[in-house]
Amino acid sequence: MKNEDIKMIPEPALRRLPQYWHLLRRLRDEGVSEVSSSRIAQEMKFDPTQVRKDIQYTDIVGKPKTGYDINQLIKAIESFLNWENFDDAFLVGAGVLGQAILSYKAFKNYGLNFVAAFDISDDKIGQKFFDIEVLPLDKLQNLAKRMHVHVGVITTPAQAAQEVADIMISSGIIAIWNFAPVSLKVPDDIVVENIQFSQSLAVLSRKLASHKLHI
Amino acid sequence: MKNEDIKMIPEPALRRLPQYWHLLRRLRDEGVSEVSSSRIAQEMKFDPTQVRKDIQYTDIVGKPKTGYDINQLIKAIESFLNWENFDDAFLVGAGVLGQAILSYKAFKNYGLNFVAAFDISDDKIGQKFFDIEVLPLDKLQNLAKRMHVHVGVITTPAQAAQEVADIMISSGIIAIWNFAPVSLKVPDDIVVENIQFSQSLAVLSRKLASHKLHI
DNA sequence: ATTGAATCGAGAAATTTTTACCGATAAAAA
DNA sequence: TTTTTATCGGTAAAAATTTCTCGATTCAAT
Repeated sequence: MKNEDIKMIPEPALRRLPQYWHLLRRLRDEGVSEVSSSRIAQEMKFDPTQVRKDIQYTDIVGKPKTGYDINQLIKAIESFLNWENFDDAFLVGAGVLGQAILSYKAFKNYGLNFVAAFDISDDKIGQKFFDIEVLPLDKLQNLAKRMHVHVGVITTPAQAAQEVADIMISSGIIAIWNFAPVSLKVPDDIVVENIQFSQSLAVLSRKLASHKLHI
Repeated sequence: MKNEDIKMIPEPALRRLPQYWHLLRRLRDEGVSEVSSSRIAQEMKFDPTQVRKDIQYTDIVGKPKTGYDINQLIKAIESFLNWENFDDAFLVGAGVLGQAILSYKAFKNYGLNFVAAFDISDDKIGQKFFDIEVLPLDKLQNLAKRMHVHVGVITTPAQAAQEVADIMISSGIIAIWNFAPVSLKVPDDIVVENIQFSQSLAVLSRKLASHKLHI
């Protein structure tokens, strides 16, 4: 049961699309109305052909000599990433990181709509962070089912993450965005995306170590 | 002036190493003392050969039948990632995200040591978050030079990021970890690593959209 | 001591991703 | 109107990354 219906895209290309999107929004704010792959490539230090290829996944067509209509392109990326359709989401782990996520208004742009947060600590329960109320974790299951929430974000410490994932899955959540540094064990039909600071930091560390040798 | 001295590693492999590291630490805590590539692969749903290849970059050797000594392997990864040598770092942007970063004790494991935070807002300046004092941004330049800080973390809003980067660079900072959704313009000899939530979220969105078609 | 099972590590093959090339085309300039 | 310039998009080549194959090695069981 592979994905035959949805256009496949290499993950590296997929990760570049949001970067284009941010750039395009900025350019649009600056009054730009058409943009070429070369322009984008130059701004981001990418290869122009690569930019064109990435853009082609969104099914938009450009014009020779001028490039792409910037509004069209922004919309095409949003549509490709499914950022037009909102997903309600629960967040578990209302610590500082969880609060940072809840505070980040831009998720609205990305089609993610937080409807509640959960925690096990009495310090947190009952508080409101950025208009989102923190509820006791044991309320998650009922609420997820009642509200048909299918997306969960885990911002707990590592030790708690697997248990939280299990609860989420048993509550009907099918997509998990995991900030905890663990590789969650989930059934095949559950979607997980990990975002771990240590991965990115490893890249920085190595670049820096390599750089230091060449001063 | 390419990197001939330092062993090159594909970035995807580099990003997997911290994941192994987290798993290994957990296994060690559970009493495991030797671990095979197949075991690691199984836990993380990777390919065993891939795990072996990744591990080979750290120059550690395993034994047939049993695999790798877990302590040796953990140390080898830390050493490869240069997580043994501490880098002092400044953080700019003491908002909720910045605070979340400052609160994250695990960075000590990753060789990152925050020594000060900076902001332009009077609300923030003078406060202390998790033992790190928030100073006015215009103090950054002098302090960076005086303290020989070479790593900067940007957790400001997007609009401020480029300006902050410029200040950092003029202050002698050579490595920037950028959480703002902009592609910074920096000289060739400055190291930048971007970590953007929207990239990871794009992957989740697409997986989810694709998943929904196959229920 | 011999056999069997599991794994490493080296090299080769397959796959994926990036980059190069080039004809066609739209806009601007002559 | 004709020429020049810049860019798209399709195809092909190159490079990077993952996966496969297999002999050699270690440990455990017989």
